[in-house]
Amino acid sequence: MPNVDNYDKVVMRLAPYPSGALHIGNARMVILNDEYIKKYDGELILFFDDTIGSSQLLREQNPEKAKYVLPESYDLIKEGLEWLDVTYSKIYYKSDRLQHYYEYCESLIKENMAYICFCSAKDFKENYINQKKECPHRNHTIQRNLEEWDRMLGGSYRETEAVVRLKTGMDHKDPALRDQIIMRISEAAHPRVGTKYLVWPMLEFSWAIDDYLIGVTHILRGSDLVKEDYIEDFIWNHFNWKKAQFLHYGRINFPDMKLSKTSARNKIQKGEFDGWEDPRTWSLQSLKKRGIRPEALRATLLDLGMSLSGITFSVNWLYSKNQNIIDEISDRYFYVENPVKVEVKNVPFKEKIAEPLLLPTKAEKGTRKIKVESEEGTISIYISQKDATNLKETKIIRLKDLININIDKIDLQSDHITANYESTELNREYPIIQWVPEKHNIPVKILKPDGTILNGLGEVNLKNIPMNKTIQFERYGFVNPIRLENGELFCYFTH
RNA sequence: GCUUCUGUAGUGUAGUUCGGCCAAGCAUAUGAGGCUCUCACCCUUAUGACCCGGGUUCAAAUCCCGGCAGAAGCACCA
Repeated sequence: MPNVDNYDKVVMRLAPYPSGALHIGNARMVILNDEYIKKYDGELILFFDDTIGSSQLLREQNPEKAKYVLPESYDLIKEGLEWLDVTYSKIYYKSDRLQHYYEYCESLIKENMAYICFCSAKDFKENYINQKKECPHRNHTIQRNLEEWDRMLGGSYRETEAVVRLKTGMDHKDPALRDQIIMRISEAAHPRVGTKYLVWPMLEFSWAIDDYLIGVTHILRGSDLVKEDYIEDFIWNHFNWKKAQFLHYGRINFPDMKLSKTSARNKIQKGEFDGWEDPRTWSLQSLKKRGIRPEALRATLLDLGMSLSGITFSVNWLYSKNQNIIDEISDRYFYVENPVKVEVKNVPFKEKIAEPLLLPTKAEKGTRKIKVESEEGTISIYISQKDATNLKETKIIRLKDLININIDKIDLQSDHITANYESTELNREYPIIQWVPEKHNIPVKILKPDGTILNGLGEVNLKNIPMNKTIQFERYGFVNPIRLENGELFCYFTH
C-alpha cells in the first residue's frame, strides 16, 4: 500500500449503501479493507453511505429500478460483518451529516467553484457536455448563486428543477467529468431522518468532505468509481486539505449469479425469494445458511488480490476452499434422492446392523448404526433413482457396509426393483452404493442454490444431529441441516 | 464516439517497481494411477500461459513505440 508513512496511522472506511444485505461481491471490499487494516495496524470505520438514493419521481415511475435505503439493511450489514469477523472502531451515518455538506457546498459557491444549474439532465448533456459549452447558469454571479442556493434549501424548487454543479470545467477532456452535479433535490423520505432534508449530496461530493473530516488515509474502491477520485482530489485541492490515497481493484463478473441488492430486494418483496437468507440472493446470510465458512470466503476473495483487470468469478474457487475446511469435520450419512424401492430376497439373517464410519479420515469418531430387519427372508430398502437407473439385471452391487446383492428385475415404471442376496464380505469388484432401510428412515428436503427443492430419504441417525453443522451425504455432496420439523429434516445444499 | 484502466495456462493469481536467479511459481479445473466399504478426502503423475508486431539491450513477461482485445466511466444511482 502506497504512502503509509505519510500518515500517523492508517485509517480506512467501509462504505456500504444500506439497500440490502451484503453479498459475495460486496464482501471483497470488506475483506480487502480488513486485511490492509490488519497489515498496517490501522483503524477501520464503518460509514453507512445512506444518502437518499433515487428521487421520489423515479421511485414512483420505476420502483423496480429505484435505489433506496432499506431500514433493515443496517442490521443485516452489521450481521454480515460480524460473520466475516470484521470489526470496526466506530459507525457514521451519512444521513446525520447533511449540515457538513451544506456548509462546504456554500463555501464552494462563495468561492465561485460551484453554481446552481437549472438545465434538465438531457438538455445539459446534449447541448453543453457534448458540445463543451457552458450553460447560461454557469456565469451567474456569486450573489445570485447564493440566493438560489438558499431558495433550493428553502424548498422553492422541486425535484430536478435545480442542482448544484461543481466547476470542473466544461472543456475538460473527459466528458464524464464536465461540471458534475454535487447536490440535488430529493423529496423522498429517508428511513432515519424522514423528510427533514430536501437537498442531498452526490456520492463523490459527500466523500470529498467526509474522507477529510473523519481523517481517512487510504480509500479502497472498485474501478467503477475511479472517476470519483478526480472530484475528491479537485475539492481537496481547492480547500488545500491533506489528501488520502486511492487504491483500486477491478470489477468481478459473477456469471449465473444475479448479484444485485436492488434486484434481490424486489424479489423478496414479491415473495419470489424467501427473505435475505434465500440462496439466490448470494447474501452473506445465505452463505452462512448454506454452510459456507467465512474463512473460505475470505481466502477466496484474497486470492483475487487487488488486480485491476476484470475477473470472471468462478464459484468453484469458493467451494473448493470451503470443502478443504468442512471435509474433515463433516460427518457422513446415507441419503437417497428420489428413492426407489429394492426388495432383496433370500437373506440369511433376521436382522443385521450396518456400521459405517462417521468420518472415514477420523475413525476414532466411531460409527453409526443402521439396522435392517428381514421378513420371510426379504429385506426392503431404498436406493436413489440415479443409482437405480445405472443398475443392470444379473449384475452384483454392494449395499455399502451391508451385503452384496444380485439384481433380479428392474421395473423403473413402478419404481420397484427385486434382487437376491449374494454374499456379505466386501468385494471391490462390485460397485458400492448408499441405501436406506424402508422401515427406519427420515424424509429429507434439500434446498439448492438455484431455489429448487429436492426430496429424498436419509438414514435414521439424522434424527439426532446438531443443526447448522455441515454434514456430507456420501456420493452426493455437503449440506447444512437447518431444522428438524414434523419428523422431516430440512437442509441447505452446500456444494 | 470521448476518457481512463487492464492484458501471464480453461479460470484466477505470483513475477513487471530496480531487465538477467522465470525455458515462468501457486491455486483451481481436467486426464492417468494409487489409497479407500463414498465417484469424498488424501498421495503420485500428466496437460497447459507471458495478446500481436516492431525497437532498445550481451540479455525483455519485465523498458519504449504501434496495433489489437477486454473492462470501467460519460446518471438529479451508489
